[in-house]
Amino acid sequence: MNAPRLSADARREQILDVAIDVFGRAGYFGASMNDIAEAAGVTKPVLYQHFDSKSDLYRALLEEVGARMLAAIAKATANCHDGKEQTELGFQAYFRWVAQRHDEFMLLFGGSARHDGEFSSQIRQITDEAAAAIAPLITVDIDPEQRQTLAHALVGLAEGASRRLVGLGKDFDPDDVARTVSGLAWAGLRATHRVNGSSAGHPG
Amino acid sequence: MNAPRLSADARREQILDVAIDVFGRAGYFGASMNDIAEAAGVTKPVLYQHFDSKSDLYRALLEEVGARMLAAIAKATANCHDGKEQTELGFQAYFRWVAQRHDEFMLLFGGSARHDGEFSSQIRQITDEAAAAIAPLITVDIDPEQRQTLAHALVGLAEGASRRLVGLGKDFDPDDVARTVSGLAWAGLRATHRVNGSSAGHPG
DNA sequence: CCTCCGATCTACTCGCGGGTAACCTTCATG
DNA sequence: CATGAAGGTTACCCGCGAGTAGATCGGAGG
Repeated sequence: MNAPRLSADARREQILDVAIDVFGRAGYFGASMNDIAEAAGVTKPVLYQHFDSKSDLYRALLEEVGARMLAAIAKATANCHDGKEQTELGFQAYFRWVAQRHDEFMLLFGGSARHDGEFSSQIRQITDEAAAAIAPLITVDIDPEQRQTLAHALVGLAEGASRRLVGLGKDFDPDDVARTVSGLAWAGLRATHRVNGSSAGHPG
Repeated sequence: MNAPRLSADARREQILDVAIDVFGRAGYFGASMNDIAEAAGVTKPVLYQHFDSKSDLYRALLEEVGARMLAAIAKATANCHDGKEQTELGFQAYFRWVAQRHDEFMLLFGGSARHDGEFSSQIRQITDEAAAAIAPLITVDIDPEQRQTLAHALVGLAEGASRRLVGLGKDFDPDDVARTVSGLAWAGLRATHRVNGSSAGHPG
């Protein structure tokens, strides 16, 4: 009555979908394979036909979700003219993603993955990539290490705002939030340019 | 041979100390009570003489560590004259705490606690308090909800920077980092004042 | 209608880890 | 040197959840 016998590929996709939700809510350790199977309307062995292990499934999820988020940001900032626009559109794309995919946000940044060495490197890879997109907006006069740290700080900026908004439970206007947060971020980024005064010369 | 029979109070303190380290490294689920007992040089039942359960122990840790961090920041910013100084000294106290207590940082922000409803509210309480200290630095012209979100974003700013620094493994100069990050933060905070132009009137 | 194959389920194994009952050890004290 | 209380240990119970072996179902092709 529930699962009308899907093809292997379709079942795999469905499991991934459902697992994002379940893991997103309960975390890696809080959700059992049985929970996920039940939520998908099947039984455990079906999961193991598509994924070698619980951690394998989780890895796949992190990869897919991380790629989706980064792609959304990359696409939005693809043809930006200046740093300000890139900052605004980047944050906008990010908060839109959070707003419509609470579960995906929780999966990546809910924290379940952060510890386990196995997953933490995967999460780090994602945040590293996000930071790499931000780093060029910071003055070159600064020590590269500090620049990286600042870039990661700005990733945290978005994460901190999102955590609160998602935690509140109710929906929010991502564009509103993006305007406010990116306003703060861009002002901060420009301040890093004061040293060599390059902030005055932006085109557009 | 190792643990020369401590008094109950001393043992309790030692367990807390050791548990910060073990949980900080492995996370709540990654560390077993046996691990902690072994690290403390005792056996499991001793833990249960001092704490009702694993979660009880963890709760106690979060409380102690959270209070310690907030107290450090509060003390540093107790007699500040203006927002800029408060921002600088607050971040400085925070990054000093991170620099000398990697394990405590990992315990609070490593992510283990973030999911489990039981602990997540405790973590949230801590970040809420930190955000409450930041919120007054943001213009009153903004919607209170947005102000709260911005405050939490700035908490995330510090967290994001710390996560990278701690993740690198090597030591860092907290005052250096604090200068850079608080510079960005303060510039961002001032930008929120542009709306009503109140940024010009600061004393000092 | 048979049959074969892939999707699915029932019904297990098994180890890990939280938690505990009962016993041992050390030492201050009369 | 008895004694008892506080600190500690050994050796266990037990449930949960990851992972699996083997039976069952259901539809496409002969």
